Amino acid sequence: MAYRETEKMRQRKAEARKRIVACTYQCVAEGGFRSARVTRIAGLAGVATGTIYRHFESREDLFAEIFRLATQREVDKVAEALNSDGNAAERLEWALRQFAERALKGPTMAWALIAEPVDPKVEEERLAYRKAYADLFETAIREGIEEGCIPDQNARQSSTCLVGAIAESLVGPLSPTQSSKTDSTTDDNNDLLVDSIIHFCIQGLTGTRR
Amino acid sequence: MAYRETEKMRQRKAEARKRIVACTYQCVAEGGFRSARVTRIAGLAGVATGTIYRHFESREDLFAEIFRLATQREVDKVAEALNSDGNAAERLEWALRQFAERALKGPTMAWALIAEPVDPKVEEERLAYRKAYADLFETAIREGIEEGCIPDQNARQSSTCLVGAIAESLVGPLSPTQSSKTDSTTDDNNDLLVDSIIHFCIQGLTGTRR
DNA sequence: AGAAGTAGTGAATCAGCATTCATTCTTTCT
DNA sequence: AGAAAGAATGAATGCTGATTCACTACTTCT
Repeated sequence: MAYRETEKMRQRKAEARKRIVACTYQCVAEGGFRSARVTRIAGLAGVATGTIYRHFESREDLFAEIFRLATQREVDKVAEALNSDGNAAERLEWALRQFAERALKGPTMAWALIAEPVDPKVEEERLAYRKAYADLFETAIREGIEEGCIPDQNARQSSTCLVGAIAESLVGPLSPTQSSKTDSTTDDNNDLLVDSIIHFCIQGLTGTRR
Repeated sequence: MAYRETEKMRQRKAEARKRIVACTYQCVAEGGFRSARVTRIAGLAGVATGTIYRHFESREDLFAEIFRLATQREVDKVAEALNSDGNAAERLEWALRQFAERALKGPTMAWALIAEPVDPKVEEERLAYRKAYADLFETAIREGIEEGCIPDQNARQSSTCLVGAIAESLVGPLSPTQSSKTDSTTDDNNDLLVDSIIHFCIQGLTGTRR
C-alpha cells in the first residue's frame, strides 16, 4: 500500500463537505429548494459539480441533509422554549411565539421548510419533523394536564392541530409570491399576526380567553 | 367558405373535453397529480395525446382545471353545511365535520388537493381555495360573534387556524405512504380522529369545553 | 524517485415525459 | 362531387438539469 487516508485529508474533505452544505443552505435560503441548481452550488463552494457527488448520493440526499440541519435548528429552539420557566401553558405559548417569529424573520427558508413543494425524500424529512414538533408539543400538553393548567384532552391530536394552525397561518405571509416587500409586511403586522395565532391556539388548548 | 363549426361539432368537442376531464379526474383520484401521465389520460379518454392539447394549453392547465373542479365540489359542501340550522358555532362544527369526513372517504383525492406537492399553477389554485375555505369560515365566525355564541376575535385569523388545524390533522391519515389499508385506518378510528380535531377547533373558537 | 492509491474535474450523456407538427381524416358547404 | 376548412393523430422532438466517468492531479508511502 502506498496511500492511506490521513488526518489531513480527512479534514480537507470535511471542510469541502461543510462548504458544500453551507452554500446549499445559502441557495435554499435565497430561493428555496427548487431553484437551487447543483452547478450553482458547486460554483459557490469552489468545487466541480462532480465533487458534490463524492459527498452526497444525489441532489435529493443533499437537500434532505440541508432540510434536517435547518429544521433541527428550529426544533431545538422550540424545545429550548418549552424548557423555560412558568407553567406548561405559558411555556407552550412562548414556544409557539418563538416558532412564528423566527419563521417570519427568515421567510424564504421558513417557506422552503414548511410549504415549498419538494421531492419525496425531502418530503419524508418534512413529515418526520412535523412529527418532531408535534411530539414536543404533546409532551408539554401532557405536563400541562398533570399540572392542571390545561384541561384533559387528546394531547396528540391537539399538538397536531397546533402545528397545523401555526403552519397554515404562516403560509400566506411567507409565500414568495406576495411577500416581495413594499406590501403590508411590517413588523407591527407580524406582531398582530403572531398574537392572534397564539390566541387561537392557547384557547384551543385551555379553553380560556385572556 | 366551405366549413363552419356547427352545433353538432360543438357538442362532439364538448363531449371529448368532458371525457378528458373525467379521465384525468379518475387518474388523480387513483394516484394523485404527479403520477397522472398525459398519455394514460389520452388512452383512457379514447383520444390521441395531441388531442388533449386542442382542449388545454398544457398539462398544468388541465390539472389546474381538475383541481378547481374537485375543490369547488368540497367548498360547496362546506358552504351548504354552513347554511344548515342552528347557531353559528353549531353550523361551523357541522361544516368542519363534513369536510373531514369527506376527505377521509376519498383519501387519495383529498391528499392530492391538500398536501401533494404540485406545480406552480396548481399550487396557485390551492392557495386560492384555501382562501375560499377561510372566507367561508370567516363569515360564519363573524355571524357567531354577532349572535353572541362566539366571543369577539380576529375572525380572519381564526378561520385560517381552523383550515390549518384540520388540514394538518388529516395529512398523516391521508398520506399514501402509510394508508395502504390493513393498518389502523378503521372507521372507528376515523370517528375519534374527527371528534378530537373538532373539539380543539371549537374550543379554539369559543373557549368553551363540551 | 516512483508506485499505488485517492480525490477532483467538468464536458458529455442521459432520462423521461410533455409537447409539437406534418400528415391524415371529417365535416360542411356550393 | 370536390373544395375549403377544421379536427384528430401519434411518432418524433425537445428541453432541462441531474448525473456519470474517463481522465488528470494529488497524497502518501517505500
